[in-house]
Amino acid sequence: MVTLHDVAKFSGTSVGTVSRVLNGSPHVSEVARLRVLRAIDELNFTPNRAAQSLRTSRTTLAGLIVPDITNSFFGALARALARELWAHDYGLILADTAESLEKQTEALDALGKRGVDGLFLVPTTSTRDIANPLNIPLVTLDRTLADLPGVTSDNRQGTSLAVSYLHGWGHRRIATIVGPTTCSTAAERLEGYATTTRALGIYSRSLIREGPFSYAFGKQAMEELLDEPTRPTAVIASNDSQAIGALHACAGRGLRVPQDISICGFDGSELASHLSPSLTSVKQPISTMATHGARLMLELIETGTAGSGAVLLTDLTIGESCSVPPSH
Amino acid sequence: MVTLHDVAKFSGTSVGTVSRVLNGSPHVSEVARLRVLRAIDELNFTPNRAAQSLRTSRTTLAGLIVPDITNSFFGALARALARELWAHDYGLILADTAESLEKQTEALDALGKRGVDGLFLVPTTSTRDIANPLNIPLVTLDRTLADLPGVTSDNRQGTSLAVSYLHGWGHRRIATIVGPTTCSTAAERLEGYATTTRALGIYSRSLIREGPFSYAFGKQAMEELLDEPTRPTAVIASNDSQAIGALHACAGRGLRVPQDISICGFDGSELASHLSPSLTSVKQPISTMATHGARLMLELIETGTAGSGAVLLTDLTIGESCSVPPSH
DNA sequence: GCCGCATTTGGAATCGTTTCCACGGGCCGT
DNA sequence: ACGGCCCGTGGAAACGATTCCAAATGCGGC
Repeated sequence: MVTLHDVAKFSGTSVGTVSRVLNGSPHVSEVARLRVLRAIDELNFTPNRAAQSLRTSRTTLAGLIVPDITNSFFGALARALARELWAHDYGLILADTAESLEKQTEALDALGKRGVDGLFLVPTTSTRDIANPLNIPLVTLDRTLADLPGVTSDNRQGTSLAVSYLHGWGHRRIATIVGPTTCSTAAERLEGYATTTRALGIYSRSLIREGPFSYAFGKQAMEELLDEPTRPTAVIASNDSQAIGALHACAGRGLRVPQDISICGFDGSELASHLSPSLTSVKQPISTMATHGARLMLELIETGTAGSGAVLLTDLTIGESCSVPPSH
Repeated sequence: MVTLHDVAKFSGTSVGTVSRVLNGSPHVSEVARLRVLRAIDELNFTPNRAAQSLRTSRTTLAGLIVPDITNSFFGALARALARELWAHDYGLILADTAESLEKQTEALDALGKRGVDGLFLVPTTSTRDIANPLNIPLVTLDRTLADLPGVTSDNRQGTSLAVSYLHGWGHRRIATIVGPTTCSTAAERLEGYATTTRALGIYSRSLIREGPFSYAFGKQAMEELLDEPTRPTAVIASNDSQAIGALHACAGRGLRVPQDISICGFDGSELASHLSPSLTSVKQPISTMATHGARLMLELIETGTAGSGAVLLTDLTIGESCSVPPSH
């Protein structure tokens, strides 16, 4: 392994000077800088991270804890985040909790002990009993947690958008299938739904179903809704899995989408656009989320001061699954 | 930060002894071991990874390079691998190449420079022009690459299984939509298809379409196949995205699946089982792949000797998308 | 009772970087 | 012309672990 010392010897300078060049210190003459750079190139020198870490107590490593990396939404988030961090010479260590709070705690602890410089967390639930292991910069993504800095979508605005869109088609009985409200995103989506339907005078408690973010629950909830005395003409789900479940529940009852009932998803996954009918869905700005998150984190690491986080506006991806309500 | 020194002082021993306890050296008296353990516990000591790395030149960090982490297949692989490695106290750094060979090379280089102890690679193409950066243990997953040790599914057996299954239903014109054959998995799947159809005497060159592992190509290829003078009665795709594309191409032509045509996927993603009709698909043993891969890697790191890799048998997940061919 | 061997222990060197301190030399102002 | 400054540089200490070497201890055999 070629070290700073070798570079110093080769370039006829000292380790101090080489290090200064490496770190872009201004206190180095142009001629020395060039000789050092040449030597670095010649010897194909790469600084030893372990030694740097030991000296500076920074690892240029961040951790990402997600509840389910097989979900393409989190996959896309991880990809964007990793790319952003690479660009700043940070590595990203992945941990998947499978929606288990216990595993989340373990991951937090393990990553903390490993000495990552910062931790991105998509919390399983929004209850604030997590221990910030070693006072490491912590940034939440997608789902918020207490007063931690984080980047999230404007979930209220998202469902509001969906409600307005459906209302615009003429729907009046708009139901919602919502995720577990222990999770901030689900709670906010429900809130946006409630606020907007109330404002439009079409709110009804009986049109709300709360449960897991899963295909199975989407299906079950949809079946319940279809059993209501006056069935809804449109449904807004809290993610695309639920929406697909709902879609299939309708298919199972012989209902056509969107002729008989309209369905709107949440996430805007690529998958959803490949269904038939393709899903109309509230689309979250995943890569912006990653970019902002990374920026926030780097700021937090470098300066120690918390930027305030961000709430990103969502968009509606128009598919074929929403249309006018059936005439009655 | 509490160090070895502090522990030594607290326990009335020396750094040497503490280190020996930490590393399970046998040359430590029972009484000393207990005092040290007690001190470690009391002071809540955690060894500093950077210092360990510097001294031992091992980072207990591995890298994973995948072509597309938003694909739930690779998501599942990453999750299983991460879990397995955590259990052995290794962290996993994620890199996503978005199927770009250039990004793959960059990632290989960056992870090498970062000093990971080993590298898991799902290569974008199987052409062997990648440079193993610093002679780091390299294990391929899913897709093979030259003579590198790796773990893969038995893709020939997989398609063979699918062909036999469809043949058993009575199908004789069985087509295949295959991934890019620069990729080993696609090449092998094609091979298994060709071998088995030939053995059954139903091979026909005109029933093969090769292209990207994408929804779009699946759809396009299916449309081409449907335009053939004598259309196939069954199709085997090379992954689930292609299969869904094929499904939609059929739907677009008013063909019912499986009454008019049978479709079989490859991967066995959860998504596929949620379609209607649910997809019959060749299922790969993802977590076994991760377990074997991790085992291989750890062996390679500890002993330097390459285990031979493994080829894992696949299974068929029966869905609703395959049935008897239409009577003619 | 003493010598020697085996077992445990303490302490120092080492890994490769960053950073601080001290020194030498050129330049400016008086 | 001389004193003070500032800039560039070399060298050494420090980060916190592992590991080697030598010393100390205890034990059995003669």
